[in-house]
Amino acid sequence: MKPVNDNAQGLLALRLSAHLPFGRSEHELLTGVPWRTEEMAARHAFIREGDRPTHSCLIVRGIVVRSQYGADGQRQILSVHIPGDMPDLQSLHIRSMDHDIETVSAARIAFVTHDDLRRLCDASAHLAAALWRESLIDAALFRAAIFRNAQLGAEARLAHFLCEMQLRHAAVDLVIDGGFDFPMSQELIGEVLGLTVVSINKAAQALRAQNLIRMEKGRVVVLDWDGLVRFGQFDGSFLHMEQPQRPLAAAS
Amino acid sequence: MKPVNDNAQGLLALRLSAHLPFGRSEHELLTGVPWRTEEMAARHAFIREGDRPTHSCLIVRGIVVRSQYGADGQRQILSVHIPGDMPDLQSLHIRSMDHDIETVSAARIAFVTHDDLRRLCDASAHLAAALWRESLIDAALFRAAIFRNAQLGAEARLAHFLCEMQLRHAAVDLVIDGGFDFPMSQELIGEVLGLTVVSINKAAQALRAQNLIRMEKGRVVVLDWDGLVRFGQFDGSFLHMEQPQRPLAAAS
DNA sequence: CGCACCCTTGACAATTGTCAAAATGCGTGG
DNA sequence: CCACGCATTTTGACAATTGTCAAGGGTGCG
Repeated sequence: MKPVNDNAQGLLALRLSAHLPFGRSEHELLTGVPWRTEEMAARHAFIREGDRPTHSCLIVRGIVVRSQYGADGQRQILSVHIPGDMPDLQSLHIRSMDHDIETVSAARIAFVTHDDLRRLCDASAHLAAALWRESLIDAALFRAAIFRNAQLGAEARLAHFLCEMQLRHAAVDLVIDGGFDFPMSQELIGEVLGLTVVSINKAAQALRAQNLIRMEKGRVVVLDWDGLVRFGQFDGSFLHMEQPQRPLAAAS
Repeated sequence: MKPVNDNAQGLLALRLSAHLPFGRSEHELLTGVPWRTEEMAARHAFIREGDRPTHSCLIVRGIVVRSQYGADGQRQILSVHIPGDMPDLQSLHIRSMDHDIETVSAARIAFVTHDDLRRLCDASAHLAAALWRESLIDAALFRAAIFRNAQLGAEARLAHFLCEMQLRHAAVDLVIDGGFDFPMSQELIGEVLGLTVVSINKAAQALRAQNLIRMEKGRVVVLDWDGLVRFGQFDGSFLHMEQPQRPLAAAS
């Protein structure tokens, strides 16, 4: 297991080829695309509702969230994105953004122009399908969120969310010693799960009390994967990974 | 305003060309695809979690919902689909279904093979993009549902949902006399909004009391579009229609 | 040192769920 | 045509969950 690739081409190629392994020509097309990488501060909304982006982005390092605002300013976080994700692929085919995208922690984000992506898709229906698939997985995350927020109580909701995070981090080799770095405050997690800080805090304590997780500032460790899965009624199949439904758990 | 097209090719061509108008060759490709149409009874789950479909479907008549089940059998409806929608386009690129698709009312559903769709996409990157776009709109509906269910109280939630339904029905000319046929029971609406029948019932009464809607069995009429929009904090831009953000309201 | 920011805790309020039962409407068969 | 049964809508009393408000404590950083 090498450390995670922190170069945009590599990350993307790895990701796309995971499900539809492709040939040399596609690989060359992919690595030929120019990326512009940018370092960003925490809490920076770099795409806003109403924007008409000309680029899509790929997260290389850090955490990024999509959010939508209500009439009286309440924020709902629609999804949480980690390295390897392309959270605004949709802007390739939908002109205008219907939500914001912003960093949580400091982050490194790579940008590619829509024109380049379109060239890629025109040149290879195979690559187009792979990118399309990525956007479909994104939709699957949304479905899971709808289920979670509507059907689970506060504690199970948090458990479900942490299961998802653990699995997605594992998929990009970001699970180390049974856990992952996670710079979201409880307040932010509340905005993901549709709960207040207070409820998140109590839920977190409940999960800790049952020895399911450890949750310190900036880091989450899953102590009992099976238990957490059961508790959160988590069924990871919506992530549609070929791989290890089960993250190499076991904390020290 | 003609009556809605009830032929699959026509519906799809209309839908796809709305945003990316395309040429004669694409039109021919599209109309060359063979569809198999099927009449279905109400409450029939014709695609199930775990299935690996070889076809995608288009709703010609009737209402269809996606649903996912929790550990103890509770159902969450993830989205509601009306004529013109292709609710399982994703199965084209994601092998295994992570949810069920079932009819609410009796429905006419048209099926097309994945192979045919893939041929279409290979033949025209333009058509591929149009189909991709459809799946992205689907994702936008999910986002709206996440926002709605987490941020709005019961009454506003119902208002928001009805706004969405009105607009989507309007987009396929299914708004007649200011309303649309809607065979979902309050129980089912509850499963969409993450509320119980009791809450839906009370919310419906509240909206009726304010003269925002009429809601009889099998039919919804929007009496005061602007009021309903305000009440439900509804912003229809997530539907990404070019057209009339405002459905030809006005009931008799 | 002091200021943010975050986590934690407690008392109380508000919303929604649960349970139960009555009322309404619709289709079917007698 | 009417009666019956079934699904759906409606209502009310009560319980449970979560939100709100407020305050205290910890930690890191300038």
